[in-house]
Amino acid sequence: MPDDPAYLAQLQDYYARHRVFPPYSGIGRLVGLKSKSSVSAMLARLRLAGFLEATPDRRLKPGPRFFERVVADSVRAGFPQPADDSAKETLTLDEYLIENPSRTVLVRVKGDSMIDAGIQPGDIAVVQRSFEAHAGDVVVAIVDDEFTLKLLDKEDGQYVLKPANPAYPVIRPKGKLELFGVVVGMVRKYR
Amino acid sequence: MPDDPAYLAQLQDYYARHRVFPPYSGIGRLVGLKSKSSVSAMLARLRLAGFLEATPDRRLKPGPRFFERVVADSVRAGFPQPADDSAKETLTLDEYLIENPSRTVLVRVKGDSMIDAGIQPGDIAVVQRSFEAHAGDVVVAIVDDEFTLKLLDKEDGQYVLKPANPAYPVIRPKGKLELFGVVVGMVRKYR
DNA sequence: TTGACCTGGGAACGATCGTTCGATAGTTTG
DNA sequence: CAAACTATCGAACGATCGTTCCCAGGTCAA
Repeated sequence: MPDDPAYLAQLQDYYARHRVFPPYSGIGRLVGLKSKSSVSAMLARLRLAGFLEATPDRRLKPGPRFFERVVADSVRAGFPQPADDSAKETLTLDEYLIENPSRTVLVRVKGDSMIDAGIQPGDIAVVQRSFEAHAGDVVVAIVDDEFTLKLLDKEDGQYVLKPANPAYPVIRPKGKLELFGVVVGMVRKYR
Repeated sequence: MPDDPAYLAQLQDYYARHRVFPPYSGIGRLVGLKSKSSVSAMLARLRLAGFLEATPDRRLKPGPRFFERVVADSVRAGFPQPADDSAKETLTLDEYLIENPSRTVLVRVKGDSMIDAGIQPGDIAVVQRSFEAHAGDVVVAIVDDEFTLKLLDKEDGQYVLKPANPAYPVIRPKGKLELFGVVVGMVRKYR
């Protein structure tokens, strides 16, 4: 019985380390198959399942499902996906956060003016440009020639920029409010 | 005069599309070099510059500088890389956050016990299993058959789980502390 | 102008690749 | 129990790979 999930996991790890696939012989060594024909069969299976694809040059490349991750719910103590194929929610982080790649920019957060909104210095904000902003959105505005991350709100029909930190003042733009984009996601890396 | 930056940009584009490199002949077609020897020379230069490396199998792989990406800094008002859109989409968030795919699980956060650490309900924690935890890490522990997200700390040589919210009590495990994994990243989506 | 130097093209070569074809062992089906 | 199927192995094969060497054309300094 072939253990394709384990093979796939090995491949994913190797790819994460090197950003490239090894040759068939290397894959064999990696996953514990001694024959290239076994590797070939295994890869064909993964290809059918959508984990792998081929480039125009007929080279191996990661398929759409290659980067999927399992989302575990915090309520169940059942450990992650032993054989639980049924209610398995998967997603790739890219697709989850970035809907419009060409208009999406990452901005590293400076300062703690949004700390009460769970946005800390060093975090990376996923910013979508030319996106209609509404009151309640976190936005990247341009104030005094600098990017600034604030909560967009409305006071007396006038847009204002509110920090999420009592130590900072509310910004009431004099002229036109210049928006760079809307924050659609947030990413933080520990360690 | 060789136009290495342009060559590199082409390579990065191709890689962003396929997550894999073409063979030398394909690279030649891609960047406009008609001879594999020229390609070889060009790649050697890029290798020296740190954009490319070799795998243990002596295959081409992206080097540390290959994914260099202008993360817009909040200090400058100069808009991010207007002309050079090509090298922009190379770094994916998956690659940024997930180092070890087979041991990484996503866990959706429930409750506000970590709110002061900037972790809100609905956020998705990137959890790496079987990863040595130290005091100061945010960890996913198993308490009463449920996942729980807490800050790992040490009191009198004993590990304890501290919430980041004064409304919750510190958890001092009676027996052995059961850890599910260490939180290495955090993702949030707005709207 | 000459000659060293650099860059890209072309051809040849051995190494390595991925495919293919049986054979084998273990499991499932009838 | 026999037959069919599956997953693997091992060997052989042509295709393709990346390297290497040499040459053509251009540039720059002497």
